[in-house]
Amino acid sequence: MTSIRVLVADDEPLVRSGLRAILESEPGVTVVGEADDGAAAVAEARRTRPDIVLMDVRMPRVDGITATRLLGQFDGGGPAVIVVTTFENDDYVYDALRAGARGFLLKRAAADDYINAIRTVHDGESLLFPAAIRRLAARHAGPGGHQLAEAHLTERESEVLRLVARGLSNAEIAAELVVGVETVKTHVRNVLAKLGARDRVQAVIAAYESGFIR
Amino acid sequence: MTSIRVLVADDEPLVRSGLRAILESEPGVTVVGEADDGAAAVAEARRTRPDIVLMDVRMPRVDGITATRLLGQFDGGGPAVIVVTTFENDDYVYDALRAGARGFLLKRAAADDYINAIRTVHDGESLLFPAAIRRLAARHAGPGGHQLAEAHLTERESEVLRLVARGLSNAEIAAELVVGVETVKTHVRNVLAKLGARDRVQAVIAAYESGFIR
DNA sequence: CAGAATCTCCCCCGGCCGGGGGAGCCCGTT
DNA sequence: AACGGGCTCCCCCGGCCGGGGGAGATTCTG
Repeated sequence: MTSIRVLVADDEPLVRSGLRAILESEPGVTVVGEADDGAAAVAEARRTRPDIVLMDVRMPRVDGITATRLLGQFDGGGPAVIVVTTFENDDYVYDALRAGARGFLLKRAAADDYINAIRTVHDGESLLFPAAIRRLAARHAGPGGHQLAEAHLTERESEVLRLVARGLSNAEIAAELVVGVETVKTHVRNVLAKLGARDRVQAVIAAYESGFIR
Repeated sequence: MTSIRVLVADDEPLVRSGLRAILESEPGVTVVGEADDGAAAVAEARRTRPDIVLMDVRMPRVDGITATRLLGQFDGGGPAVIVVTTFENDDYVYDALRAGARGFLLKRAAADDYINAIRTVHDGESLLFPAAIRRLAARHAGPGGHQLAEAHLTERESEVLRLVARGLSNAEIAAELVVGVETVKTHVRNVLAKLGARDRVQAVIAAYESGFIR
């Protein structure tokens, strides 16, 4: 099998080398190029034909959003773009979605998160957005937007999430469903993973913002 | 100062004596009577003229909701009713509100909660509903219902709650507000107390259901 | 001036939570 | 029969959370 070709676009050299280090250490992933602004990213993409572009939002001259839109005009659709953003740069989210981004990553994400995101997007699935990000996206998109259904929770997991979103503890959920606490913990763990949530609070937020609740 | 006169209405003698024990141990609170169903509660209230009635929802013959409504027809408005319910009896909540209940308590509440609830209601303020209860009430009442404002959070506490409802950890909130983690913990602790929430999950739920968020 | 309220920070500590494993069972599909 | 997905339960463990105290500084107000 061939390696997943990744292009890294960020204006800070330190970030670029950091990402390169993370990605190169992973078998099956190759960094085929770097770019320090949006224009360079487009040029590099045209040259190196990556599968995926890790795109920083804030870059001098041509920003990441614009670059993402430009990449979408490639013949064949161009590479899949994963937008990398900080928690602060909230407003860009919806714009990035409209520009055709396939996923989001928080800059402070762990190395594994980057790897998983790249693999997920490369497999053709839509990336599970971090809960905090999805919240913002849903706000802008308005009702009828993204459903939590994308996360394809199982029936049991949905049931558990519903109870979590009612403020029940794991022990209480276990009593409610008449199963062991360990079982509940397993379900919760899976739900968190599927939603890209760090803890049950973020899961509840995602549930509300996506319309899963109500 | 005179003592707060309380009437206890519950069909289980064990619960009645338990409540009596809790309340009688508190100076300034006097249990002036007991009743084992709604009809008896109304009769006892007419006779003993309590300030407050602790009313169980489920009682034989005349239930607590009906009794609450009947008490509201007293001359002078009658006593303030605090409805005592379990987490399971969800559907009664809105009915109880409409019947004129002044507050809610979960049966599993701590002794202090009972005392505080009685004092709060007696002081004329509306009782802070437990988050889980308020959630249900808001659902039935629809938009434009109860505001979280009743909880009179301070400015800082509101700010903290907003960040909690964004899924941030205490450490992250501290960084965001440029204060110490211990400070954040204090604020969070106060918010939880004021909202009647057990943990930040329940606080977030209350924030959403009350319209504090969005 | 003396409270009251608010914001800030501190210590201690038990408990729930979340992550990482593993494993058996049932059932529908291949 | 073999496989995979879903549900169930188990162990270990570090870390954040929440509760209970206390305490100093500032500001506003009676």
